[in-house]
Amino acid sequence: MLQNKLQVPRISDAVAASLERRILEGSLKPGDRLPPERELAVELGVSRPSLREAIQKLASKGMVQSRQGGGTYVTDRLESSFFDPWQEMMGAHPNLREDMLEFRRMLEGQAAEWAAERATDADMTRIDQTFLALNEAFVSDDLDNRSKADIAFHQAVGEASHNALLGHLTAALLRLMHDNIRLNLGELKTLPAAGVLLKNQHAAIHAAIRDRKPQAARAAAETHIDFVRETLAQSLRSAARRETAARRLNTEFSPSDSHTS
Amino acid sequence: MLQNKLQVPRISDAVAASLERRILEGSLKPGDRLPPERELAVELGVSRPSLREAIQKLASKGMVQSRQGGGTYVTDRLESSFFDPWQEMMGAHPNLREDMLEFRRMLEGQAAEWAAERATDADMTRIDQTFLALNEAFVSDDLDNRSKADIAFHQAVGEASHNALLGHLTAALLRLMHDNIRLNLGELKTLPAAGVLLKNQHAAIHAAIRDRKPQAARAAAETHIDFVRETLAQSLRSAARRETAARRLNTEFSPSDSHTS
DNA sequence: TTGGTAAATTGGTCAAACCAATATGTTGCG
DNA sequence: CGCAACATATTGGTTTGACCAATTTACCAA
Repeated sequence: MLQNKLQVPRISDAVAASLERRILEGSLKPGDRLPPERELAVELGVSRPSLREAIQKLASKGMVQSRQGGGTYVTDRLESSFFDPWQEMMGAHPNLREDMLEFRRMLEGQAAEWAAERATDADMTRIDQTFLALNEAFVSDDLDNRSKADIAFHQAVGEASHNALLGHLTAALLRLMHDNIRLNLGELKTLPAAGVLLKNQHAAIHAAIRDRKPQAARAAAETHIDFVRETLAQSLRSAARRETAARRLNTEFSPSDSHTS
Repeated sequence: MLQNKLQVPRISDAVAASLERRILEGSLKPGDRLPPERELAVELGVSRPSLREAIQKLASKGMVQSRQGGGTYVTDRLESSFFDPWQEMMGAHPNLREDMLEFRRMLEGQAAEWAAERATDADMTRIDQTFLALNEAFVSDDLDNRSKADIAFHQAVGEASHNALLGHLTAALLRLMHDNIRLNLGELKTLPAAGVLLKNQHAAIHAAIRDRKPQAARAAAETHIDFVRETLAQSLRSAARRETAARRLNTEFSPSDSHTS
């Protein structure tokens, strides 16, 4: 009924592909400036709006960046996050973060509950191992390792729930969130005392699963997420405060905005 | 020297973000058709070229798809990216179906609970509409319409939960399952009496949400899934029986087909 | 040399028009 | 009455031309 017919090729797509090819071939290197739109349009034999649509496509992929009056520059596409669709969503719509944490609360609570009910000996061993590794990683300051260990632990729990979707989704969401946090917030160093609390929470989850106490496991997992959620919110608030403070400092040179709070 | 300066906001970016938000919020659902560019441009108060640039951005992200003369339609890269791989899995490993139903039990239970708590008047209206449509569709024998109405109802509930992930996932899973069922099982005609039961279950969910009874809504949703799960299992068992019987008949003609390479 | 201002450059936006593919309604034939 | 063929309207695709705003560049004066 709908998009069954084959698509008519769009000029903007062809142009975008052409430019993309030039970038990938290396004839347009990162940092290079594209010819002015008017010139480039003539050179490519298309109208300026068509060229602009193509440029917007590339810009949305993060391959180029335009500045009014300045020009259009090729960016280093390795720096931009060209990952999951959700990844960009999270960046663009921070309110999704709250949705995701709420969702994770349900997900990990259920995973812990089922894991406590269903984990085999092999699952248990794996959970033990990842739990120990997590504790080790927490004493170091290597945030990358901490992330990996964290993901591994939760994934082990998720897989011990013996539900394929639950396992994959917990892992995927956790990975997504870690990437996103590291990306948007830089680090979580703002919470120095949180480490020991997190450790205790993980220990509670681990213990409840090992002792085959489903409800306790669910409660522990939910408490864990609640804590992460609250901590993250605080951290984001303080980051926002720092940013406004910095902005205030910058504008201090032009003394018109008095009445600071 | 280059992109340090802060960017001037582009209209096309704002428009793209606006449309993207509508899609994520669910007011523009996958398969929906956008208003014509000329209308939409007026509605948003921008020129058509600007709107087009925004649409191209979304198109390059795979969120919309345009056909000359046909219109612009919302795709859903989020759902497909999460579950395209799952589609094949389901075919290859039927035991995943059980996992999925178990997962859906949790998902839809939570969705119903939150919907009962959080649904706005608009959500309620939509749930009412889809519920009525579902009842109408059930009297007919058009299985495709029944599927669509079923999906629409559950999706309305999922979106009324006001959690983007939950909304998209319920819809995606339901769609996945319906495709899969229709694919693997042909039809569900094996359950003639199930119709009225399903109808009652949907009515229970609908009533609980309308009456703002979260726990009742969750229970009703879980009961619904339990019934579907049980019915489906029965239906599969009988199908398997038919198949073995048929196989037995077939092999009767050529006895001893064993070990040939 | 330094500083600022004017001009040129360049991306951003808009308007109007036309083309081409699609969708829709209508007519006429069987 | 049903259906196919055609005519019309709708809708995305493209172009032209113009103007605005931010940036860069050139130039001139102190």
